[in-house]
Amino acid sequence: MIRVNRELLDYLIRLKSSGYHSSITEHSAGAGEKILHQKTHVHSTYMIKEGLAKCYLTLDNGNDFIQEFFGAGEVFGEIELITGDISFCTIEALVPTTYYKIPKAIFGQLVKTDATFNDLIMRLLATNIRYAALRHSYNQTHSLEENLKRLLNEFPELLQKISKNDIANYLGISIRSLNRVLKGLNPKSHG
Amino acid sequence: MIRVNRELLDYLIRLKSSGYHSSITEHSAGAGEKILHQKTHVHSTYMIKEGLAKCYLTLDNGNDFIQEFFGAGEVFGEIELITGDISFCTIEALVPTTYYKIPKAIFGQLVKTDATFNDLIMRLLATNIRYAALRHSYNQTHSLEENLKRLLNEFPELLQKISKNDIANYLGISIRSLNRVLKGLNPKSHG
DNA sequence: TTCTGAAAAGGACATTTGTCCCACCCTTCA
DNA sequence: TGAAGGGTGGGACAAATGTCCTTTTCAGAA
Repeated sequence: MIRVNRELLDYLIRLKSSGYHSSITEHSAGAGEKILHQKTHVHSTYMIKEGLAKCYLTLDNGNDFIQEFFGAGEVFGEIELITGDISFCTIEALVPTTYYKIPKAIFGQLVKTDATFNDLIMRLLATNIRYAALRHSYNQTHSLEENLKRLLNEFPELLQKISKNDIANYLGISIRSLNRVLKGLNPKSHG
Repeated sequence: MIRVNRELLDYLIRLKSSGYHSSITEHSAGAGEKILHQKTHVHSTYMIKEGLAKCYLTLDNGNDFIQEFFGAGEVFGEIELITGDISFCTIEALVPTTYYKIPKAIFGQLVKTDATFNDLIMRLLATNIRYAALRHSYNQTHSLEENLKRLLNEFPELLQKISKNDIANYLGISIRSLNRVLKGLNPKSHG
């Protein structure tokens, strides 16, 4: 759900302060601002320093499907630099967010010459595959009510931090269904 | 759906014939035989040489969800070797299948010392993330009929090669729904 | 204050999907 | 031969989910 990766963030900060001061740059985005656009060429890998962003795909039928919410240390753009394809998702800040930007050349150089960085990226990719597989499997084989319970259990602050619309798009359901199930979970709450 | 990776298969075959003859071993599995069991420790990475296998997760509620069907060149077990976790899915041959087995130590050594191998594995992981993200997004945001049409369009030989049960578990639906939609797509076929 | 738009909440109805059940056709095996 | 089991196909009904629409709330702009 809201994922973080302190280890990688710490490593990047160390890199930046030791030889990559000018090549790894820091930026910021306001709430609602898109950091990376779907179906565009990608020239850098990014890492969230502070804040919250959603990573989502817009499908051919106009629906959005949210892959993940990114917190501190989460990386995006790395897939595209590795495969050479255009971006397959959009990254949009949900709150004022700061992030690091690693140009393609620097990223490629680090992957090739820095064994620790190479290993961290490889673990990142492997971890993401496992996480996504488990999430999607669970979502496909359980009822909406079970999925929502699991989510609220894992992130009790969910409803405070993320809009109903985004939660619905994360679960791949309509807002109406989400409201229905939420009411079912907590039928007596009047406010 | 049924994925293949000729490039990686060719590279592995070249490795085996040039110094890794005894460390990269060849094995076979009969139809229905499990090559890798979910929730067990993994000591090797595997690659399909010839045949067809399903990669699926068994959830806490007993449902199976099929992640992918693996054809020649597809790799599994690499995620577990990289993250150190136990396996999160089961690999089961659907037809008589042959595969290569790369022990953990050899895999780790190749990743560290063989830049080409490292790059191939990194591309493999990145490609798989992208592929899975697109697939799951499409499935979540489209109707069953659209999902099935897309699948049949991409793999016309689907119904001949894979059982209804497996197709249903791949789409995350019941067999009943699958039959209903299949009939809707082709109402006049009597056989 | 008043207006406006976005987010939230939910009623009513249609559609989709699941569950349960039964039947048919195979192949295998006793 | 006949019983058993797996895969397949589909009827009937229940449950889940989507669509459409209306209302409410609330924050910000005028």
